[in-house]
Amino acid sequence: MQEGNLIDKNSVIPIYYQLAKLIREQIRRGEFKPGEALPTEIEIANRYEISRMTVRRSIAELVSEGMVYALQGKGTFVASPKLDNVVFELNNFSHEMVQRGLNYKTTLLEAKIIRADEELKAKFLLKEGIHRILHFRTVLSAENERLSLENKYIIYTKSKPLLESELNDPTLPGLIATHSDYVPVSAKKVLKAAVATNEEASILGVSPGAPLFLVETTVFDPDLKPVGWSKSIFRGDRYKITSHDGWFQKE
Amino acid sequence: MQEGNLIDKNSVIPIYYQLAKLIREQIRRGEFKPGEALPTEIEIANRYEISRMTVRRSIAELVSEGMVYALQGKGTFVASPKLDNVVFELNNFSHEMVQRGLNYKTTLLEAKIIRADEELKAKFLLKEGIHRILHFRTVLSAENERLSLENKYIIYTKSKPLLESELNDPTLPGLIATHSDYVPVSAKKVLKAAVATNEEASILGVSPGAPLFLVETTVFDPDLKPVGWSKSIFRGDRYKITSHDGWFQKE
DNA sequence: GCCACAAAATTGTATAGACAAGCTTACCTA
DNA sequence: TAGGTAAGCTTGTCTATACAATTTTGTGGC
Repeated sequence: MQEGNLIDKNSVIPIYYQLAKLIREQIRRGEFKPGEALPTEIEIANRYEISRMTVRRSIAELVSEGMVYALQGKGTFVASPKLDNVVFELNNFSHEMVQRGLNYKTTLLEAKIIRADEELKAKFLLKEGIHRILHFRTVLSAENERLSLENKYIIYTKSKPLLESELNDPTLPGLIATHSDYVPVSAKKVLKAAVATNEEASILGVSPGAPLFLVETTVFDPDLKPVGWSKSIFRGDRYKITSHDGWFQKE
Repeated sequence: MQEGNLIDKNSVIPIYYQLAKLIREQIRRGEFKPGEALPTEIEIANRYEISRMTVRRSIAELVSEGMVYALQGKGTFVASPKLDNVVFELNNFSHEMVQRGLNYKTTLLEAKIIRADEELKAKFLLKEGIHRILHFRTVLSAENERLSLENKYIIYTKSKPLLESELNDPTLPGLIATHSDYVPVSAKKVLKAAVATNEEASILGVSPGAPLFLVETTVFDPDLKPVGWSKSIFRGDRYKITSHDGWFQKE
């Protein structure tokens, strides 16, 4: 009945944290839509019987996440999750998607067992002979826009059926843990600049020759044996990499 | 010698902002060194005769900037400058060239003073009016092969002649220190994928549409005012970025 | 000396209140 | 009617206080 129940004032979890999470979920569920104003700080404080300063702390979290913005004298508003002009951090894709309240999904294009060719044998340091490789091909998209194309390869040593979750969102370490006898513990990534081939362009919905990031990931087991490999491309107009050097004076 | 004078409680500038700036400068000057503890919140509050909550707000700013970190029950400590990461490697490629015993050189294409256009005014947060910008355009090459093209822009406030060393190998912080009244202390880099324009292709000796890395660097003074900016391109067939990481060790 | 426990120190969370700053609305006056 | 002003919302800043959570320090007993 009372929404106040959603905040547990006696929990070890701080109230401001609970409230931030609550509002985040409400925005994600569409209870507050982009451009709309949140209830005023005083309203929220009264509703949950907490102090205005605590409400402000929660909202400050959401502001720093870019989920809402506050205008003095007017109110606090839900930020627009439009994809236009948004460029994602390459490493925190899903994290950022959640923060921005965007819908994203992975689409499975292909999942099949193939025989290792010479290139794959070289990648996995396999001896001559027949080796089975599990190949996944997925597309990552957000708000109905395709953003990246991923090809994952792992050494297939366990004949287990594919899991439902793997069809939705396969991860390289997850696939290795499930379908091979190896244990993934570390990874090496190589990032290159590339341009879209005709096939890649048509899959991602960009022009042939458009800029791309190409990321090759190799996953190793504890003995540094390569047990998984992926080659993914990311739309250059949707991804960027940022870094911040120290504030200090070098000497 | 009252340090309290450094905070103007009647200024329109918020106290927490003044204090954050003050501590930032003290850290930069080395009055508080990495690993050392700041004075306790209560000490700072007493020293400047402000409330502890206001001190906490200032420190929260510095924490979010990654400059300090707080440990409950222990204190607040100056963080060590983080030497991230991939872009750093890319930028120090010339250094790597030396290590590999390769001949490399920078060639100055242009060095001139221009009037800030709208884009540069926006980058440097300049008000309307006339602002002089010093523009350097250089090419980095190794073994007679051109590898990257750099455009550097700084706010030109000192009319000093160019130094010999600057013509050979200008660096953004160096140019700022010599030709402006600002002190460069930190930098933010953004890396994108791009393709070569006709002009860029002819300068670098690649085909138009060839893959490139594009690196935009913004250099800040202690107040986080942008005082230098560069836009550089690197041949995609000559550069790559590698990293090791453990994304599956996270819980 | 060493351990156990208490006390102190320090950051973390939460509250209530006061006033400032910016925006909107309504009302009053010319 | 038009314009200006005042009132009143809403967010922004700041204070003073209280207590919790965590670490360090000190003390007493053995």
